[in-house]
Amino acid sequence: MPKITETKREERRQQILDAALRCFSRDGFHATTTADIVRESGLSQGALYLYFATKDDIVVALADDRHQGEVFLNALAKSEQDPVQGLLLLIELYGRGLTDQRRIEMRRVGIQGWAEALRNPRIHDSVLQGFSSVRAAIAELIRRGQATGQIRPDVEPDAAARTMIAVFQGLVLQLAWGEDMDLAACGTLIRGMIRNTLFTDAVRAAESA
Amino acid sequence: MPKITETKREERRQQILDAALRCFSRDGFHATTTADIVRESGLSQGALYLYFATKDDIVVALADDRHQGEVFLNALAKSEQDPVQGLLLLIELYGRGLTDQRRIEMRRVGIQGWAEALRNPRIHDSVLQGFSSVRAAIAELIRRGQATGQIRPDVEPDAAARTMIAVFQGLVLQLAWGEDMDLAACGTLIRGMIRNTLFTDAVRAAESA
Amino acid sequence: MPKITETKREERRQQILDAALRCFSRDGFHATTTADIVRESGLSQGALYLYFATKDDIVVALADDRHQGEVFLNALAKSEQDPVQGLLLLIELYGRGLTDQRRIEMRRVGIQGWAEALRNPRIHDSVLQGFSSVRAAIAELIRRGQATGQIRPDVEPDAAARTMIAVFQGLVLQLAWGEDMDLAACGTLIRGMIRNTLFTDAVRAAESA
Amino acid sequence: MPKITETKREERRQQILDAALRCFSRDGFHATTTADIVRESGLSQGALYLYFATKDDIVVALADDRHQGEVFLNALAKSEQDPVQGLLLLIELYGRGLTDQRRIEMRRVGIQGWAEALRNPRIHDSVLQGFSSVRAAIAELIRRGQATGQIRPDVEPDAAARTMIAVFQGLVLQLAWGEDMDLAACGTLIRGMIRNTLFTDAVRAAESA
DNA sequence: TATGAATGAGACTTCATTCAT
DNA sequence: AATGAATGAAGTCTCATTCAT
Repeated sequence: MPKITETKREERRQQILDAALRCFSRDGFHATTTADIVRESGLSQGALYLYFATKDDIVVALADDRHQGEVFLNALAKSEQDPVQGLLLLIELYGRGLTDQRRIEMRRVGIQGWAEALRNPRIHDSVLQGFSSVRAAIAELIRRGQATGQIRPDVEPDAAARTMIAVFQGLVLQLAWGEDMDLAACGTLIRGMIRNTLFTDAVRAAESA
Repeated sequence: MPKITETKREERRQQILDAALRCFSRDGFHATTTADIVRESGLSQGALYLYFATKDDIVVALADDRHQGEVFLNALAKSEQDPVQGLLLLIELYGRGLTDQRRIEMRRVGIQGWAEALRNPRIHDSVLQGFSSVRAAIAELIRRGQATGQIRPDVEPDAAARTMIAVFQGLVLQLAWGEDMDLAACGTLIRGMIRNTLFTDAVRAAESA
Repeated sequence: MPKITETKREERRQQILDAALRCFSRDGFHATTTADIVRESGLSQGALYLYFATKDDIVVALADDRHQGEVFLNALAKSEQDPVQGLLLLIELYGRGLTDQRRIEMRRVGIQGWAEALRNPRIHDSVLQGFSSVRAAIAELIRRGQATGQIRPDVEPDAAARTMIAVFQGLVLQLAWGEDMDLAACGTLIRGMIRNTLFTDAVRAAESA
Repeated sequence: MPKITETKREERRQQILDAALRCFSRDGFHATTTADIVRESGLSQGALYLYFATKDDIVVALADDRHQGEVFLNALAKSEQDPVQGLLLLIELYGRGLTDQRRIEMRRVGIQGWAEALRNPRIHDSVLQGFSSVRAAIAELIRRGQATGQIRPDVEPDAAARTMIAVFQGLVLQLAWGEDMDLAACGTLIRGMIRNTLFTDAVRAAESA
């Protein structure tokens, strides 16, 4: 029976992860020292190791945490009765996420995770798991749309899902670089691309109406 | 007055960069030690510092090197008389580059450069310079296409350019992660998106013919 | 006024010492952490410090504990009327102790104490006190034997005592190393050496009879 | 081709081992820090790791070094034509070694090696190898002595060798503890024991003559 | 120019001990 | 008395960079 409650424990853990997120966002995984995280979190050097066995575990925990949001969005989209509306909802939500100022740090760390995934197997697994769940959710929506005749049958669901995600990945990257871009115009363009390329003429006609 | 010829010097420099590329691709910038590069290059520890003042300079030099190819592609696309053909050529060339097995290491290092650009100003400048030149080249083609009436006037050239690049960035990333994907299907989809969304009906009709 | 009885307190203390003995035997003093002892004893980290002020005190307490057995053996030997029989009894008892499987851990820790005594004054005092008491007991027996004419007068009691103890120290060491040795043969040899070198011809003749 | 000669390299290595010996003798293996060794050796922290991969390697190297002398003594004893003279020579040499003031530190470290051998397999192997070679050399001398009729046939060579070594181990220990002992008396006693117990009457008679 | 040994600051992690509950 | 979370000093080892040869 732990002396501190599970809630308190989770709170401390989050405190460390928050501090780490800020540090990693600013300096990157490797240039961030455990001392930095300690300083940022207000805990002691030793306390860090009561919650995470190694610095690497903190990185992995952050990568794993990122899935939570994605899982939620996927579930939301899948719950839509109409697959086409589900797709548009997903685009809408991810697009809105792009501009959320509170997630700047998460996105910056996410990008570092992409790079880290190339050489750190644990990060690779974590990042790929998140990616795959989104890809599968989108592909599933597309398949359902094809079944209902709303989405063109010649569209390859998996390739389309990957391509859609790719656009967002690229935009996340460009935004993180501090590029001053017209996100609204990009959004319009992307929605146009999806409509023009995935949806059948009947759906497009109905939408215009 | 250097005792070795400029040619010889450039040769050594390249030898170091080649070794660094292999190391960085395998282990990342930070996990690669100068000793690793020395071992991989066959030079001596001291020799490294005759050609690069710091390890960071090697990273920057590699980032700068990456532009060479992009500059060439952009020039090629711009030299096309017909902007629509120029755009399609660019897509074709970049798409082909995706599958070039000889550039696996460069792409892996490139992704690390994306992340590094978030915190290292010199890398940021280098990466952004390359990115901006491509973006400008594409936007310019789009503007020319709008002038000739081949590309829809409501398309925002810069946003479109960014979005097109974003797709490729995302695909590069997914490929580097080792994903087994149907690149041909992605290519078809992307070309379809471009045609459906950027080109005017007249151009699309002419193409179909 | 302590809330727990003195008996209970002593019980806990012994519980810690037992755990420490197992840990020290396995890993040595220095590689054993207080956390190891806590884990092995089933107590809590804080409880340890209710019974011992420092880790060092545990080591010292274990060293002190070792004397108990020796004190008993010495007393037993001294109580013998016949010094020669006392000597032989001592050899017999110590020799039997060598093969006692229940004391493997004590012997291993004892050897570590020998080394620790070289640098830790408290251990030095503890170990030396135990050693000296045995040495004095043996020397005393020898002196008594010389007084009765059973032991050769040219034997130096203290040197003989040290030498006898030395043999056992060496054998303890070799045994602890896991050496597979013929202890019976060693015993025969040692008894032979004692007889041949310490005892007068009269005693030897009497024994043979 | 190393820049520094093999001689110079060996010199530095020895410089570190000498410093380590002093530190280990004074503070023990575990209480000695690499910083201590660095300070004592006059080298830099990094230099240490050019010659030894880990602190543990230094400990092992010191343990291994100890064999050199033993190998020499064994060879010397074996080269004796007369096994009995060989045995007495060995006792003489080891006994003299006991009082060599220059080897105080080596003996102190050696004792720590005994303890360390109980838990560190590399040290165990190193220490046991040294021990075994001496034991084998003595047992071989005894066997040769039995073949020539100089040593009693009922003596178990291996047990006798172990017992002889045991005496020296115990005396080394007692000396290291700082005990003020009459080594000459011990020597006389030991020689007496060997003569009285191992040698046949013929040999003893010849010696007395 | 070229070598590679040397440097030393600093990183991660452990652990004896304390203290609020 | 008892708990176990918290502390922070200290230890081992790495590595970018320098410098004598």
